[in-house]
Amino acid sequence: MADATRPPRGRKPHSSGHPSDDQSLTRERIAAAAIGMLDAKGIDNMTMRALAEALGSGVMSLYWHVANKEAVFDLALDSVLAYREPEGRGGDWRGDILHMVMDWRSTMLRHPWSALLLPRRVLGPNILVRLEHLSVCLRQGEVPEEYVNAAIWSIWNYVMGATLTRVTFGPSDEDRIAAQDRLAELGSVYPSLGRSRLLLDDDWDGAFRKGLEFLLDGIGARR
Amino acid sequence: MADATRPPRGRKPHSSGHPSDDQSLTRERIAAAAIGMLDAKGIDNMTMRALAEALGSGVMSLYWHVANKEAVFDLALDSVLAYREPEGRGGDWRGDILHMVMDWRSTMLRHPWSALLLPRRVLGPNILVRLEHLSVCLRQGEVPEEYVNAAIWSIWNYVMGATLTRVTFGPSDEDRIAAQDRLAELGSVYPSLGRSRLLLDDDWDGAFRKGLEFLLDGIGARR
DNA sequence: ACCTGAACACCGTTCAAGT
DNA sequence: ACCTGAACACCGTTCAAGT
Repeated sequence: MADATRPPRGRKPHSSGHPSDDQSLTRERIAAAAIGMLDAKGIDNMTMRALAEALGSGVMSLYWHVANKEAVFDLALDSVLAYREPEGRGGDWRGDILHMVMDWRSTMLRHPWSALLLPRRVLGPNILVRLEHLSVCLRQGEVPEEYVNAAIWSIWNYVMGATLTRVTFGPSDEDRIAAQDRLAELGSVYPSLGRSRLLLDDDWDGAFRKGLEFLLDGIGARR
Repeated sequence: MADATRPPRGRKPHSSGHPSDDQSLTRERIAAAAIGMLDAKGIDNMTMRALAEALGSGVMSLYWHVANKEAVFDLALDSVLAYREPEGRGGDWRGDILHMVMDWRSTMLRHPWSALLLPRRVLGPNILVRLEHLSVCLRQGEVPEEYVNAAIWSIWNYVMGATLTRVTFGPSDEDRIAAQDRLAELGSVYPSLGRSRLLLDDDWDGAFRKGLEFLLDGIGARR
């Protein structure tokens, strides 16, 4: 993927001097407006035209600051994923990972569109900071070198799948009812699923944590 | 004495003669054409107009058989995810799960669009068969009841995240080069990531298996 | 029951032009 | 350097109508 976080034409950061008139378009204003619009209206309603209107500019003005719509997504996505490590990081590699991952998940659930976007356009600097942190913690925990990358990717995969599923499947009442109906006939066709009431279980937070602990246990067992 | 001039236009359920003659639209034909088009041209180029053209019909004819474009996706997705358990299923719960999950992944990688679609539109009958199988295996393995659902979802999440990432991030050379460039500056900003060359590691199959084993180990430890 | 074209209400983006 | 409207090449789907 092209580095869409870089402006298409050279653009100097807002120079000091005169107080910035809040009318002028900047990448920062575009990113902020995009985030607001994505949060409020969802990913499908985030159109370039709507974004321009929210910013009080013509549609095509955006394209001076931004290569295309994907670049807007990248901008919004990256600025939402920032993470700063907490101060008191003692040698507890497992706790540190757990903290970062929990924060990662809740950040994405606060901006549901980010879960849809992240697995499509990887590699923003802020998400790399999280992966770096993961890498450091694993080595601190003395996970053998040959397992470090696999461990990072496994956590990535897990977080990605969990947030995506949570976002698309969880909150809708419509889905809830469909699941109910399905479960009625489920008993005969899917007896084991029916017994555990998998589709009615709505303890998302608990399930997420349990699964993460399966993973960390398996990783920890390699030491 | 049959009317020899009459065109073989009779609509028989199972025509013995000319398969080329069934021009009529069915959900099955629509699903098959959609799968072919998705495989060949990718998800973004699967338009209702193109689909209709491939089927030799008008665009709006599709809407008699199908509610909308999403229904076409659901149809294609479900028919691709079928799974039949292998015959020789001995008491090896771990091996059975591993087999099903590996098949699941390779099926989705054969139809990359399915990885994009599945986490958005859950609950097709064929994918439920896979989840049911998972459920049965876990109980067979005597995983405690309170962990069964979490175990199922954790495997779901893992497979979902892994295939999605593989599909969107993996195959592109463009991405490969971007990762290279990024890694160059990475050494100073992300030392730990740089050391393990995470973004250059292309042993996707190995990483997937390792991660799955972390998970199964963690689950197995609950017994 | 099944199929159709015209038309509507949108998209993202190119382009030539303005300041 | 920054912004703009008009226009292009598309979309999915509604509708009224055909057989």
